[in-house]
Amino acid sequence: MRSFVRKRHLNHLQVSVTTRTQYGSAVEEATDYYALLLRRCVAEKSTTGVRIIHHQMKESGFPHLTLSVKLVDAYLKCGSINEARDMFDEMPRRHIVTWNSMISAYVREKKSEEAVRLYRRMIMESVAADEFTFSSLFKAFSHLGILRDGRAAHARMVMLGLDVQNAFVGSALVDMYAKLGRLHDARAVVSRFDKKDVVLMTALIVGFIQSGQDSKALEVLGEMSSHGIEPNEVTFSSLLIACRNLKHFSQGKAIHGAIIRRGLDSAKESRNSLLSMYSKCGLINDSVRVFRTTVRPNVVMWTTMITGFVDNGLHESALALFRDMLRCNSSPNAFTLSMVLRACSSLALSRQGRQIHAHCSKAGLDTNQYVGAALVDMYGKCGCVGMARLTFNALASPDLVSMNSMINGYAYNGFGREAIELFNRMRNLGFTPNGATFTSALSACSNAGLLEEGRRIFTTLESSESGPSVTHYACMVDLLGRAGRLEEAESLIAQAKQRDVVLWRTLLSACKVHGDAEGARRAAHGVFELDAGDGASRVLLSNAYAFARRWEGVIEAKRTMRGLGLKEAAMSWVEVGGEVHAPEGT
DNA sequence: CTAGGGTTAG
Repeated sequence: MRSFVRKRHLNHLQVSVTTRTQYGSAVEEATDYYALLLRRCVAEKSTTGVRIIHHQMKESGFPHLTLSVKLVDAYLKCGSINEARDMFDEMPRRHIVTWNSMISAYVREKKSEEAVRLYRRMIMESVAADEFTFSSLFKAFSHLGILRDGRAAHARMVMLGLDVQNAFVGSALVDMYAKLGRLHDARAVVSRFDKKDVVLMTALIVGFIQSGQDSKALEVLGEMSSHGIEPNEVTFSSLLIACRNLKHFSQGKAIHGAIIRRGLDSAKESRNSLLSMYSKCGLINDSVRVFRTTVRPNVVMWTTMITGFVDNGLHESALALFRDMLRCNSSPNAFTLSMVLRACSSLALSRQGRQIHAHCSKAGLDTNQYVGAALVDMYGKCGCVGMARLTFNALASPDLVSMNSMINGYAYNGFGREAIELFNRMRNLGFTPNGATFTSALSACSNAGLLEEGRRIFTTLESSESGPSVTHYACMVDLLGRAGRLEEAESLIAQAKQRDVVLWRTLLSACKVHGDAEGARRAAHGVFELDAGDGASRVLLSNAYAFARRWEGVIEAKRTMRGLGLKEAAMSWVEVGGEVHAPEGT
């Protein structure tokens, strides 16, 4: 075994170190030996090896500071952050590098609070932080979303007289300010920088994208060329994301060209951005072309392509590609599975959905928050409420989206009471319903005829932060309409701030159901006023007049149609009280 | 011996 070989080496080494130190010489040489072995442990990711060296160093009474630094680093590189920390805490004296190693490791491991805690301890123990410390620290504040402390750290760094032109510090600062939404400060850092480089500028681009200012991100490209800074594959990849968000495919194609010209098109990440850009712009064939020319697609690339098919309504292709992916022995991740499940939802394919559920369980991802929600949604849309419930109950800590999926699953399948029950329980658990939640809850009331419950929910919605959207008004009009509260529904439409034909159409069908001819005529007018150019809305109007048996109105409507050259519409048959009549003048 | 920007999802 490898570890046996290593142990023998170490025993041999121990002898040599103790004898040599006995003579009071060659300490440095011993350090070099240890360092050599540590490098080997790191290469093999052997925490055990590091532990043995750590132990022997202590046994041999050989507490060398440089070696301690290397040991902590070796623990970290083997992924044993806790053991590194134990050693860190035991050390009587600590080199600044060790502080920095620990802090950066915590940031890497997304344990930024601990990184900040160590920074505070540095201040308390009067240890002078350096540029390395701050470049990690800014990232920590950006993760934690604490602007105040990030700013304070920035000030402190300047106060300590550290190099503000350090490239690493600069990009970390830009990144921090940008990710905390302070694009103005990020800009200021960039403009104060004497030797701007590609990373600094890319950080700014990414910052703009993440705060939703995609066109500003694209403008940075011009700024770069005026400073003579060459974009690289990371820059291009980010710019493509901006193009995708803006659905600016001509710009995206131009960037694709630039990537090819510079020979940067083999980078997986820029290919993924490229693929995603084309898909989101509806250019699925271009996506497929990029995908097909990729030698060994990684999971992300498979997933992006599958997502592209789903986004473009090609659900069967998405499922077929998923099968290809499995055939190529590529393991789907949570992103892949939630996307494939969405394809099943759209196609209402419960058999395939169940098979994919098995994949999720096999990968241990069936309780992942994205996958879990997608599973609940899939079962709901496939009409398997029982399975939806089982999957939902299996989630350790259901989040808002999975609850929405469950509520929607109930509503969709006519379990109004259960939907409302979950809606109420969710609020008691302290969740704030979002727009989707209200839509599901209101449609549940509508399907189950729960008028009063729906009214209560709508009142809650009105006092919520975002307020009711058109969809919510439509649900409510539907609910009131089905309950025969036609006048109330009509006044609700008047009350809605947004004008939308959907509202009038919903009212119109309710009026027809309840035989309210005058109401139907007014609703048809509502549609007509918002959609006057549309021949179909004129037909609707003439039908509504016919329904109300106001023939002069029908004739008037038909005449206007003819006048507008809408021959087909004018000649269309008229629906009167469910019966169809020949058009005027035939 | 420690530090910077990027890919897919509800």
